Amino acid sequence: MEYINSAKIYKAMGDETRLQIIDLLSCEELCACEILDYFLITQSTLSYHMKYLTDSRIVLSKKEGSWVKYSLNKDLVNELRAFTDNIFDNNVECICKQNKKSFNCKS
Amino acid sequence: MEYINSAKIYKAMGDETRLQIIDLLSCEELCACEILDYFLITQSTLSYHMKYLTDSRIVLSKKEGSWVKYSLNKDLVNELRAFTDNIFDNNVECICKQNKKSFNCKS
DNA sequence: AAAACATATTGACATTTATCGATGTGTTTG
DNA sequence: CAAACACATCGATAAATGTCAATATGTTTT
Repeated sequence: MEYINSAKIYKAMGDETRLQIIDLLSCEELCACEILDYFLITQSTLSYHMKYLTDSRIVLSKKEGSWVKYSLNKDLVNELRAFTDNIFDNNVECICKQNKKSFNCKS
Repeated sequence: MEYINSAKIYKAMGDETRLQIIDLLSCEELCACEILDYFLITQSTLSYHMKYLTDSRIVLSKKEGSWVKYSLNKDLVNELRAFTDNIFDNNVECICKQNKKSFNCKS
């Protein structure tokens, strides 16, 4: 996993509502209207959050008739866990072992 | 840890530059000017990011003479790890076991 | 076919974010 | 003390975010 991908996932997790949605989906696959039952937000706001989550790929969606079933992307969760461990622990792959001034190079 | 606190930390981690700063700090305590050496951003932008990180408490700072030494808050990292495991895994504490319409209650 | 349901999209809006240059504040060094 | 250094803050700005009401689209039910 790259910094850019994981940053996108963390960003998706950086909102209380979306974090709670992930928590719900870790237990079972749910459709949007079931998720909506847990929150005091409008349907359009939920739709916005679900798109944000699926764009980051941490949540998967599949259409079933009139419903859209959302589920947690367990494979990506495991990749993220591994990446997070690397970030938080002192390890040989850390960017501090690379050359300086090498990040965010716009040229 | 509460949803609100962890969401704040994830939000802080939801930016590529800040994620790389965390990676650097997982190896060693650094002052701002040392961190700056790794990036092509201005000093004021770095200062903004360091404030964002310390506000979330994932990074700690202490003044040493003219320098400010930044370090990773390892205790909070461990709390976050535990919280993240709870979020991602099906567990009895999940909010799906609670009453519906109980989140984001504005009243 | 019409009504009801599930979800997405659009337009609007206030707020937050990321970024910079310029400036301010405190510390160290010549 | 004056200059240099380390860092924070301010003002400005463009872009992204989170939210809603209204509307559109597709599916199911009657």
